[in-house]
Amino acid sequence: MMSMNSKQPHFAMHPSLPEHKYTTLHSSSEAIRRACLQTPQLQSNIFASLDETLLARAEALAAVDIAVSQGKTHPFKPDATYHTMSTVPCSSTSTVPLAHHHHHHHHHHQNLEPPDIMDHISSPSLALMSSAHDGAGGGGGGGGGGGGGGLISTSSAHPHSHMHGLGHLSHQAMSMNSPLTHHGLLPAHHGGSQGGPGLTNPALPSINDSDTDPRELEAFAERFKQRRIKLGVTQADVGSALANLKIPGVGSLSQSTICRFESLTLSHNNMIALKPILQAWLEEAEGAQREKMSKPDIFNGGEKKRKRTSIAAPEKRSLEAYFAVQPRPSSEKIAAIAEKLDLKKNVVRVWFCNQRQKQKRLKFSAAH
DNA sequence: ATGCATGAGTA
DNA sequence: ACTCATGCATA
Repeated sequence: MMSMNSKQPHFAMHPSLPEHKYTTLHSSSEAIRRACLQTPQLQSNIFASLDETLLARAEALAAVDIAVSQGKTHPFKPDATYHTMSTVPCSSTSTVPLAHHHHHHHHHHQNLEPPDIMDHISSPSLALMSSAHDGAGGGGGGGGGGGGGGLISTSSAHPHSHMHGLGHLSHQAMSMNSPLTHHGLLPAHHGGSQGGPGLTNPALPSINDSDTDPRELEAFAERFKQRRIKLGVTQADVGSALANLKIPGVGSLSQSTICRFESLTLSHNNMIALKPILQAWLEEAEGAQREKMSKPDIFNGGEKKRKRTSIAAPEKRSLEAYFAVQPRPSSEKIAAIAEKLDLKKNVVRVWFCNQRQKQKRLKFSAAH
């Protein structure tokens, strides 16, 4: 029994741009795209080492590409972006923001390049390696241990606004920080650097090397999935069941997040933060394998659902090309790209943000 | 299982 | 305006 849940809406407004280029379909292009993503470094390296000559060539290709795409899907652009919302503008449920972290002193400055980068595009050569994770990759043994820990933030879950589960346990740290530990939300103990051993907190599973070890996380994720399935629970069920654990600061999570945890498609820090929670749930569920409830959180007033914007394949290819050249385009650049592709600026901006997130995590996993 | 999106906290 | 954690809507 899989459950789908419909929850709250979001909204978004559009400037009054009647035209857009999102088509609601994209098919094979996604696979291609994904393939590209899987070889991030490779790609970037390739592009990085390109010279102008090559870039010029890429430009031409991209231009053609774009032209073609526009010709095709151009009659008029359907706008798929209506995030319709209704009455409730969705207020963030104030889940108490956990104390966040701080630092992260690395900020790169975007390079600015003068005026025209948008014209050169290179077509991503994809087709290198394909599938990467489609199931969960295998891992190895390992084991983990730890009990439940407390997280942060309070969440009020409720039918109406969105309730997030945990206060975001994020701190934008680099991949080196211990997750929750820093802020003081969790028992913080960081003895210096994170490889440091030393302090185990009696209250929760110590967050030590073993917990932050990618290997360990991978092993746990796999074990978790197996146990979960054995219990006959769906990812969505797990997510909602987390709220029943009543762990301070821990509310429910979505099917997406559970899925991502199992497939290791979360950032390293996020994996570390979620592990204790999921482990606590697992133990609890196994202990009381008799009663479980799925909570029905299905209520829907007349709120409309938001529509997911779908960027057409040609546009995606162009975006990827721009990304290869400049992952962090300036606002102006984004605006220019958006105009060229007939996409809303926000759509383009978000696309770049998401792309960076993906690349980052892929890079990390590739390194470990 | 994933793409596009929101939002909190930061810089 | 970005990063990070997350989610809705979808394939």
